[in-house]
Amino acid sequence: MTDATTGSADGGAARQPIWTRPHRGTRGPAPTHSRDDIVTAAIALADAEGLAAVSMRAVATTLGTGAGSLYRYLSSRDDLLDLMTDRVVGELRPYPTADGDPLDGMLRQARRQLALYQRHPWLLDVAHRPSGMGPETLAWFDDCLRILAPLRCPVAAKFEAIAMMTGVVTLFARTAATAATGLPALDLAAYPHLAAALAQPPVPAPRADLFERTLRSLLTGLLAPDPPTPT
Amino acid sequence: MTDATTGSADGGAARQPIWTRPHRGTRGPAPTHSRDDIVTAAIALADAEGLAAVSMRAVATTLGTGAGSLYRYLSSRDDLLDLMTDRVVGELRPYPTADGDPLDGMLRQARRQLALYQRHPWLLDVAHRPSGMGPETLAWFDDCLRILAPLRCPVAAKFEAIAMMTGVVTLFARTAATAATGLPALDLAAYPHLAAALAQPPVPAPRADLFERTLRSLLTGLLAPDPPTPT
DNA sequence: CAAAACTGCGAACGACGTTTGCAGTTTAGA
DNA sequence: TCTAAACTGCAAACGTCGTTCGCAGTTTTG
Repeated sequence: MTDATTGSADGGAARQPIWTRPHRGTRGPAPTHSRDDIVTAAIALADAEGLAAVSMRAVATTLGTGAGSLYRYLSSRDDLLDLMTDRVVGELRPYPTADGDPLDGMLRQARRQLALYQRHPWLLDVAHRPSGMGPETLAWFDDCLRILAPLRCPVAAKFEAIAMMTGVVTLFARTAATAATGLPALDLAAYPHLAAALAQPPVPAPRADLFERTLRSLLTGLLAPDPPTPT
Repeated sequence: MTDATTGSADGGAARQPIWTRPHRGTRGPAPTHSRDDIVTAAIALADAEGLAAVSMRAVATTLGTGAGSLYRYLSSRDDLLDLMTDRVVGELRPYPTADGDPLDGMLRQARRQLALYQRHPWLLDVAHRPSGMGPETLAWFDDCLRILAPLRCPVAAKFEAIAMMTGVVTLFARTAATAATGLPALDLAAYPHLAAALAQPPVPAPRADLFERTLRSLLTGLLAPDPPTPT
């Protein structure tokens, strides 16, 4: 048997990432489905019922086929997750040719990123896998670098700033998703400061501009034109 | 059959968190193992081979028993993960009675937290579940509030700051763990700014003090005594 | 001393990701 | 044109997982 996702001319080389693997060869009947079909169905499932509902069997059932058939198009579930991620990152397009303060531009990126995470909460469960970035993710990264281009600071600092910004966005997306998972039913006698803090206000409502302020202070600190390195 | 982890006098009430559930009743033979034994074995397994290696069967085998037997002590694998997490959070003790700048105190907490994440990398895979905080986690939280006590700012701001600090620590722990997962084998022609950035320095080595600077700017911004709210 | 409440244990259940074998279909090359 | 290679879908199976269940034995309760 052969596997369409392995790549025809690939003997024993290391597994290539899904992005560069060909869809199929030239022979044989026309496939009933496509990678894009499968990814679309999987995303719909994840949006509706969470990432745990995205099982090979469930996706296949949505498409009216069997679980094993999906392996004609993908080589693993991780591949599917990679494709799903990159697909929805594509929703961050179009990238407006913003001319203005780089910091404002980055905040715009962050806001759109946060909206994306709220539109597809399963991204939080998928983002932390050490997987190669797909073309859309690379394009987004590239756009961030374009925004930061006017800044005269080390490239390493820009990479760090983008990574940290994405991280902070996921933090906000996560705390927004699991808002107030509940304080414990333990007795608070052992935690005096916590008890005092909880007795004070009825609800610790987050301030509205926290997102912007956090990111602004973070990026300002990371993108200083000259690393301070004192002494 | 009965289940020791359900709680004897619990009829149909909602499932209590593991922390408040009794270990066992008074009748019957003395148990061969204990919750602590199981947690210790599971942590050792996770430290050595990662969280994926912590299966009920593997933990049970380590203890010389069968997978089903663990359910005499725990009601689910999630319970085990909760217990593991809280146990290692206990390694953050003792909390020194530091008298000094609250910001310095928080940075100290962050450093110890980062060290904990590097000692138990599987914490990164377990931390983002919406699960109740255990007693050790609550104690740590309480200590953060103690450190922040001298600050005269809204309690909500303190909660936010602690949460964000923890989040940033996980970000650094994660990027340190998956350091340089590799740039893609795609052609970079479609990403001009990325290509330009990569052509510039051979290696984008992170600056050493990034952790401290990031947290300092973040906490300073979040813990301002008066929210700036302009206009 | 019987009943209740516990113990360990092994088998089983259902779901999962993935592999495999097979029958049928399309193309490539002689 | 015809054979062989390369593909197609599909159902069954494999191994692993978390979890449940039933049973035999042990200890406490009243």
